[in-house]
Amino acid sequence: MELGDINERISEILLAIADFLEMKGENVYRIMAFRKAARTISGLPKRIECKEDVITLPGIGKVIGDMVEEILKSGTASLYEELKREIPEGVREFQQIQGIGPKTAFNIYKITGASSLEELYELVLSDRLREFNELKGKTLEKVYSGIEKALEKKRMLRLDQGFAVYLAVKDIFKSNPYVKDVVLVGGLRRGKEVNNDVDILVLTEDKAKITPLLETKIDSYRIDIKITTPEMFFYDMFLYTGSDSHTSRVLELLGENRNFNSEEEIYNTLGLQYVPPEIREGRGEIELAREHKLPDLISLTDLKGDLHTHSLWSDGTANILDMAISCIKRGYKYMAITDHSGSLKVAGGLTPEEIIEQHKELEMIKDKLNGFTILKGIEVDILPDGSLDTPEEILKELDIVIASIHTNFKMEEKEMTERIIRAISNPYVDILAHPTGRILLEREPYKVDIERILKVAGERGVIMEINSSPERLDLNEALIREGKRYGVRFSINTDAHSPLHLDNSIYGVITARRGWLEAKDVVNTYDLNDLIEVLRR
DNA sequence: GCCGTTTTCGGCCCGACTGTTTTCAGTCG
Repeated sequence: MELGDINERISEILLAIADFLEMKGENVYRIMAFRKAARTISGLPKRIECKEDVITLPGIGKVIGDMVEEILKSGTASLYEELKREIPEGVREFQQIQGIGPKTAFNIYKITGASSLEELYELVLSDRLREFNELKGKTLEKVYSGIEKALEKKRMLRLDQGFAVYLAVKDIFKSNPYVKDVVLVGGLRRGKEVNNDVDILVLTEDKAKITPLLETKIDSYRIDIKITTPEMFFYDMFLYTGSDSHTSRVLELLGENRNFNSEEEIYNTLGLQYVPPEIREGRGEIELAREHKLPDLISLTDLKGDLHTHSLWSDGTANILDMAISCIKRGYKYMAITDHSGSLKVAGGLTPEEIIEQHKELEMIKDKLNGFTILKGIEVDILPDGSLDTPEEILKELDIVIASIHTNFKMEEKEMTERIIRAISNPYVDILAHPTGRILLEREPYKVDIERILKVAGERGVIMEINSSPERLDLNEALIREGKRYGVRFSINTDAHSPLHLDNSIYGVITARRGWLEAKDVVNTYDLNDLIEVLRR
């Protein structure tokens, strides 16, 4: 079984077409058009049912509109099928190897005939890859040094992928009458940012009857199904959820009893406060639970707004009003629209003139919002010397300024640290976004003395972002805890580029919980007036 | 492939870095 609804299926086909066309050296703007359409479709808040649902969207015209219709009818697109006959799907995965792009990926296929990462890995393991004379030098080195990481990336699950797999498995199991319950356990239940498998606990009174289900496959991810009985259910839930160091400490205290009516009861029996899954890591939580002094962890419903969002003005896929409507539907009271600034040309960054134009649009839609507030913001780029790429006379007109790094990642630590400190010392900067720049399973954080940044942020009252994109989760849990010690305040933002991305806030909340944060530590749990108070320090 | 306040063609999205580079192609962000 494969994951994903029809929107994702359409989006995936368009992305594949773009990749194939790129390998073949097609017109770059045609390729970009497919990618843009794919992004727009994957970010739509509602399921596509007909061509008319997409044809009015920006960046989708007749050709892609017809293609969507074809996919809705037949499940695939003829152009996609045609390209797949020429280039096997698996060749796209070669690009997961660091430094291998579309041209080299296609070339490797043409030279070796390998049509998947696994086949290519076979050639590496047996060292036969060196026998192809056309492959040499750095390209060969990159394949040898990068392929294992690429394979690992394919197996590992980010939070979004893990939850999607869990829900798919749950659906399958729940349709069996002998299955009484299906719950998530393991690292994923604790909210770990990446996991090598999905641990699922299945409750049944008749194990034999569900044996065929144990063969369930979702893509090529590892699924670990554990079976339990009604008597052992809560004990097993507890047993399979916590980290070893957490669980073993509780077990020492617990004795022989295995029959509980809830996880809470397990902790309470021992005189401990209930420990939420996200902090069952053996980092001092048991001691605090004994004193009943665990933090009152933030929850999703505490959020009152999103302070980092994009629109069509830069590289978002929806207009401001649609983003706002999605926020209102979530029950938010406010959002900040923070499109990219001018120097970030790839993302269509806004010039000062465009920023002023954007504010006119905000004025115009104000009346349609029923008291919902859109803060005038920007995600301003931090230049290599730590200055900001937008003039201060513009910044001072804004309600909120987010600063972040998108270029020149490869600086030395000292330089990078100075760069960021200069940026957050600018009196107009409210928030530092995705403070370490990492992309999970893709890109390491840039070299930076993050402790120093956190310290300065704590002193100066600069808010640190917890970027909720499941690909970033930046800051991570460890740095959140560190920041809290320095008195830092946080903001859980989605960095949404589409309405659907607003749902990613759950991953930020989970990460904040793992960092022991309470609602008061997070500024976008505040009422609007209190938030503005914090911003205008 | 998409788009349109120079509207059915011609422009769109750019700069830094690297290496089978020496005037360019490929990759990355």
